Amino acid sequence: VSSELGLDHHAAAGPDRAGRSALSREQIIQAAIAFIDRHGLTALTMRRLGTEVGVEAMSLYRYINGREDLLEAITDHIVGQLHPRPTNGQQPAAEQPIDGWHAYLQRLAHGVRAVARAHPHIFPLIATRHPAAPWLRPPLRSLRVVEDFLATLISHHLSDDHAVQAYRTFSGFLLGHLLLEVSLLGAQTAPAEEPLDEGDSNVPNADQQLHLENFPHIQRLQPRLSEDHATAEFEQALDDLLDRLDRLIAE
Amino acid sequence: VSSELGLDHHAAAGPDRAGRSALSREQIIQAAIAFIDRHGLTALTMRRLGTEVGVEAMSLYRYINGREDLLEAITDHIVGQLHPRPTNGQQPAAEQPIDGWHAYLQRLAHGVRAVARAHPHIFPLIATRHPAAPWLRPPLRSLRVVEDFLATLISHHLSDDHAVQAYRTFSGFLLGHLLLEVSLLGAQTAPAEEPLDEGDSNVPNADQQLHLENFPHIQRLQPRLSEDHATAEFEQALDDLLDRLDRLIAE
DNA sequence: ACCTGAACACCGTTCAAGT
DNA sequence: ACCTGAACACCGTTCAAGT
Repeated sequence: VSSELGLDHHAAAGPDRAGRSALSREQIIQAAIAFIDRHGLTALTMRRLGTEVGVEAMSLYRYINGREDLLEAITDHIVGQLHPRPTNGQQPAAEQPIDGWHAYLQRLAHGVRAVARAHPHIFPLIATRHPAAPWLRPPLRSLRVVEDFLATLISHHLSDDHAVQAYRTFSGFLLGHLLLEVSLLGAQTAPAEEPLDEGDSNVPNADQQLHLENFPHIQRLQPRLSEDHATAEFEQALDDLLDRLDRLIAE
Repeated sequence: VSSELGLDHHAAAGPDRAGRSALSREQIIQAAIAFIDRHGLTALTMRRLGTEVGVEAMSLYRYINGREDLLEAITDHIVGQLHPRPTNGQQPAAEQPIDGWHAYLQRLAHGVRAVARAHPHIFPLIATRHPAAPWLRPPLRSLRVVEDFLATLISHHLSDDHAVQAYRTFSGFLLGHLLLEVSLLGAQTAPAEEPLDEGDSNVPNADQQLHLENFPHIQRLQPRLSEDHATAEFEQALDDLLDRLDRLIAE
């Protein structure tokens, strides 16, 4: 009846009378991200995502070209949160060229790390080749960020070769370190993992004599080996990396 | 009838008259590894693995406690190929204590890297917490290797604290670097990935104006950005790491 | 225009049944 | 002792059909 009155029957967005807003690609992607953050990548299923947004799974295919496309969209969304330079709405463009590329790399590294820790289950997708530049090594899915990286270093008088080598070294360090850090964070939430059966099974679970008493050093140093110094190590490694880059472009 | 004659009706292993040897846990694990190396982790399915070894999927459950158990067995198998010190069957125990821990770490690093490159799809499982020592950070699944690492460094007069810190730094570097290197290698073989549809879809594939012409530096430097220097970078980073460790224990 | 039911070809896993 | 058929509860994805 409302269509007879000329009302916007085909409104693009906006809540229906049940209170939840109309389905949209954007909404689906955000729901998927929230779901992965809570339950891990493998738990994300088209059917579960459907019920999450209040719809049957098949309806998602109006907005998304299948699971692969969804993951790509999620990656782009996450990577879109990266801003190589601070949002220049805050201050006028005073330090726009940035005082030295050290500060730039420092800021970029911390930005990427923040994204990684916010979405540990999703981050591995960021170390994935971009469809428009699959040859990029190491693969950092944000071409925006890579372009800005190169432009910044070159604007600071680095040669093309040095800029490329700096990209290689920097992104290699960053992705490697964060991939490991994130795999630790992710292991907490993800699947059930170990069935932790203790030998009463009929299956010869390999003659695993590997209870801790066989590894005296590990056992003795357990307290120290279980400390988590992720942040300190990251800062330390980042500093070392910047030193290495200094030496690189000086030679 | 053969059982009446007292023949070994229940022979533990050995080919049946069809030519392929009788099923065993070991055989299943090796088939699984070969399959993963060829088709990737996600392609490994209980049913496919069954047909691979010439049996229905359900039969595998006589030997393996489900998919999770299988992956754990695979990891242990791969990790078992690591030998921190050279197999001392070659030479008599002449240089057994090894001439300095630099050489030891060098050898260990190359050994782990060789395993990683041989099984890029499986390697990520090695950066996973061990059931007997889930608190180990970073998580290197071979407690044998970790124990040997600590014992060696301590036998070379490093303090407990320095040994632990060396483990943290060394395994962090190693796992991080190889996780990234392996994700590059794995991306080749794995799933289909990108459906690479080019805009003719009815789904708004996000207004992605990200064809290469928008990233002039990337485009211009493409040849250099696509070079693969994995080995050279690994050696370089390893040398730098050893220097860092030297400075660490000197302070 | 948007959603769904039913269907298809797959999963992992269990269990009673075959030999 | 070892393997299998049938079954169950799940997957992703397609398509004709509903409103």
